[in-house]
Amino acid sequence: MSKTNQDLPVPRKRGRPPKGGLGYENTREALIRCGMELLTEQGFINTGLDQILKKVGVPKGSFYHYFQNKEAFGYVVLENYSQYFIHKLEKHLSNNDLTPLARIQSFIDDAIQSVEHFEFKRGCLVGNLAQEFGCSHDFFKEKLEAVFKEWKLRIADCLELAKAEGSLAPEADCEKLADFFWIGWEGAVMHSKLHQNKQAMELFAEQFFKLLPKT
Amino acid sequence: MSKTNQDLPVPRKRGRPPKGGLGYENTREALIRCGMELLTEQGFINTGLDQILKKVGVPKGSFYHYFQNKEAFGYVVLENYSQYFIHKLEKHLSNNDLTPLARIQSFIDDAIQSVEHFEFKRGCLVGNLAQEFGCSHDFFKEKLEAVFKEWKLRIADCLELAKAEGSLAPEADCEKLADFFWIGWEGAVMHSKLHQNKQAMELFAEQFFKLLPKT
DNA sequence: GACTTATATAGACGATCGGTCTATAAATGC
DNA sequence: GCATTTATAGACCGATCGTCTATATAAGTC
Repeated sequence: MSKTNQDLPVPRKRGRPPKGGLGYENTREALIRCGMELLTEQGFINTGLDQILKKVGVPKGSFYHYFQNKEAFGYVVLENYSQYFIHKLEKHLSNNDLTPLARIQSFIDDAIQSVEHFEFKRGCLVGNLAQEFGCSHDFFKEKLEAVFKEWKLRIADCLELAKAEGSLAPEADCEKLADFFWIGWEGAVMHSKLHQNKQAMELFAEQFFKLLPKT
Repeated sequence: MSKTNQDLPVPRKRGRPPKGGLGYENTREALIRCGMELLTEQGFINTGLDQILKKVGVPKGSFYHYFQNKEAFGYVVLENYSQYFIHKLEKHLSNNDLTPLARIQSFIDDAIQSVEHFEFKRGCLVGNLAQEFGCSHDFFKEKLEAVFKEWKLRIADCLELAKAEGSLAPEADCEKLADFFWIGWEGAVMHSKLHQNKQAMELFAEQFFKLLPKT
């Protein structure tokens, strides 16, 4: 994700795009990227299609060429966000230059820096959607649960590594701790967004590491 | 808050209410109570006035007699929720039959039972509004921050008691721990609502107590 | 007890906005 | 050249918020 969207300069032509051109993916991905921005900032319901379309410079009719409806769009954005996030997570958690626990800290630092960079306007898309749809919406519910499961797995694995390596006590329940991590993390992101500072995220991270049973 | 709303039986009469009657508070409070229900379940934006009015059996014209607009209504609902919640909190945290730490556990048990009773459909109104308005809305932002501050204070005081009493180590930073508590708690409520079970809330509570530096 | 004022309900109405649908334009392919 | 594919263009419909006027009932006034 780049700093700001430089999507406007694209003067879309009306008909079928020329062969070599990547017209389709171009527009579609611009919509998804913009969706990630706005949904992360404002949530799903609160973000109108018009706002997205205006920002990307795409007329309404185009939108429904690329997506079935707003819901389907949201699902794709969520999927993309999830992919992006897992990629980020794995980048840190598989960094062999660091000890397993330091890798988690490295991810946290990155996340804090990112949130800071966006002036605490962006929260977590998964958290947003979870709160907006929560139970009520089975379609999203299952996907959201699956995403959290993926995230949890990654942290749990990393904690297992720490255990094997000896920096985490053998009696530690890595699954539980990983669950705990994401539960608290979501709360921390929400608080940071509300208070417009990184204090909550830092505080949670600090306490989380304090909680880990060391050898 | 009662289990279900028994608001419908009230057959509102049209004109000025009789002197002794509490017509005003009656309708107004029914609206607020219903607002607490629905905003806690669905969030602010997602809940239409019409839905509230239909459920309480009040026509639109009445609503704008009691409240300036939807936003002002939301603010009043938030204020009421906050009051209700602080009352609940204080009930537990000032229970002299229990040790300070047991009082916090007592509050947690109550909250879990409550969420369970509502079949995990209700989240935390403050969390909902924080995520919906977050930064973007100064009016709510300040109120939400104030509410969290109040909640934090109560827990911090209780932890101080525990420290004085000797069940909490003297080096414990009660403010930090109280902050941490609410950060994680919000995340736990969100997760419980998403997964439709109390696991997240229980897990967070368990780990929180494990984290406290004991003597 | 008639007239005015205060309190509240009743619901039609308009402006706005989100989401859907049909029409149009441009390039391709046979 | 004509059908097909791919994308844009924007009209349209319905829902929602908030306002407005009308109505009903009680209270106050003399």
